[in-house]
Amino acid sequence: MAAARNYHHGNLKEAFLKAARDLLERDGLSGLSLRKCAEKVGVSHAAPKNHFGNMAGLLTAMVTTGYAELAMMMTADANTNADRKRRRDQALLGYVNFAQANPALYDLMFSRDRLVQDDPDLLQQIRACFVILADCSAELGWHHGSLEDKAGKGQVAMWSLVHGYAQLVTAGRFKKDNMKGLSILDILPIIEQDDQN
Amino acid sequence: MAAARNYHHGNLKEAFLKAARDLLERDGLSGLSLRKCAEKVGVSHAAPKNHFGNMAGLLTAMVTTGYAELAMMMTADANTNADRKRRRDQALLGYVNFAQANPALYDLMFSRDRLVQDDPDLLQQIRACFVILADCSAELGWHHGSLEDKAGKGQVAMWSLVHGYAQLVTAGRFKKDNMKGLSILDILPIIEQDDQN
DNA sequence: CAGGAATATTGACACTGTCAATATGGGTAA
DNA sequence: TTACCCATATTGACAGTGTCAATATTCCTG
Repeated sequence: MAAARNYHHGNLKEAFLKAARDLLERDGLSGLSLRKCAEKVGVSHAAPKNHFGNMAGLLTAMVTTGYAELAMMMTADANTNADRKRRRDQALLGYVNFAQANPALYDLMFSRDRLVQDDPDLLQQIRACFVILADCSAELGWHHGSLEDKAGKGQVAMWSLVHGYAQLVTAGRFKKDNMKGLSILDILPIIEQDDQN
Repeated sequence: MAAARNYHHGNLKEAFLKAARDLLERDGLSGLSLRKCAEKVGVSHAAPKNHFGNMAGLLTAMVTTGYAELAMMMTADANTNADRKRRRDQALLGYVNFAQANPALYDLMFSRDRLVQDDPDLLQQIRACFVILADCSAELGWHHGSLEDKAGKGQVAMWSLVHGYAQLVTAGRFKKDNMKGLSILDILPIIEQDDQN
């Protein structure tokens, strides 16, 4: 029973997720196929059907784990005794680091194509990430508006800035000399107005 | 010669681009295929090869026209006698309007997959768009740093914010009550510090 | 009017996701 | 232990895909 590993692989689902992720980052989304994953894992071409249903199911599962990892990257040192501002900076750095370490997966995580958009697990992980980001924006100050209005603007600004920065960096859009060395923490003070209100 | 339109369609290249764009927005990138385009236009399945080479060529051509349209959306009222600040606001509104009107194409425009990234025409159109955006950021002020440093930060912040906002809006990520009514112009003042320097 | 160049078609090939039918083996109840 | 159910994996088939070589048609220029 130890050598005969033909049937009942054991943890085939996780093996598929790992193989798919390797192929995704190596060959891009267009170079990823169920059959290549199956061959890489060493099973037949229809094996993924039992675990993911179809290609959209596999991609959705990958993206869901991606959001979970993104949340972990943002909260890696949440338990340290650093002050709130420093923890917020570390969260944003973790966000960008995740995107740079997994550029193809990060792109897929914000695609409206090929994913099961209403998957409950996916929606939960997305919400968890955005709650963390909302906390990051909680200390920003602005000139006008009610508290709720300010919170909304802050969250929209924070998510837009960090997502846009992460995607443009991984896409290689910041290549000019006066840009390519700027980290998200260099940009963040621009939307932070600590001398107001 | 008027009725016999079998060979030498005349403007098959543009007909392909239009058909491909319709299919892209209707069925998503995964629902777009060369053969569907050919059928829609009414030619054989290998006809695209003469005009685009392969699928990447077609997608690159589509994206290139997308950047050209994006630039037009941003400079639609560049010749009006409105002041600079108002023209800048209109440019940013045009940017977001383009993304919302062409969400699938907009996503593709920022993909590192399936495109000919070093296509000269594509690079030129991208540069033209980012020059316009750099102009938009030219009036922003910041606390510290040299002029060049400030310009770099401003451009990175401006591109990140508007791109992130556009993509998150089209992806439907801003759905909470205190967010979904916020336009890019509501968010922009956050990175604009007109009381400094 | 001849012939080359541009453009379009046809047929083929390997590869893809998906599905139905079948095979295997683990776990459980008798 | 034994019999059986069910989760899991395989096989084979099918339509659809991009791509290419070979061929056909038409335009245009000399």
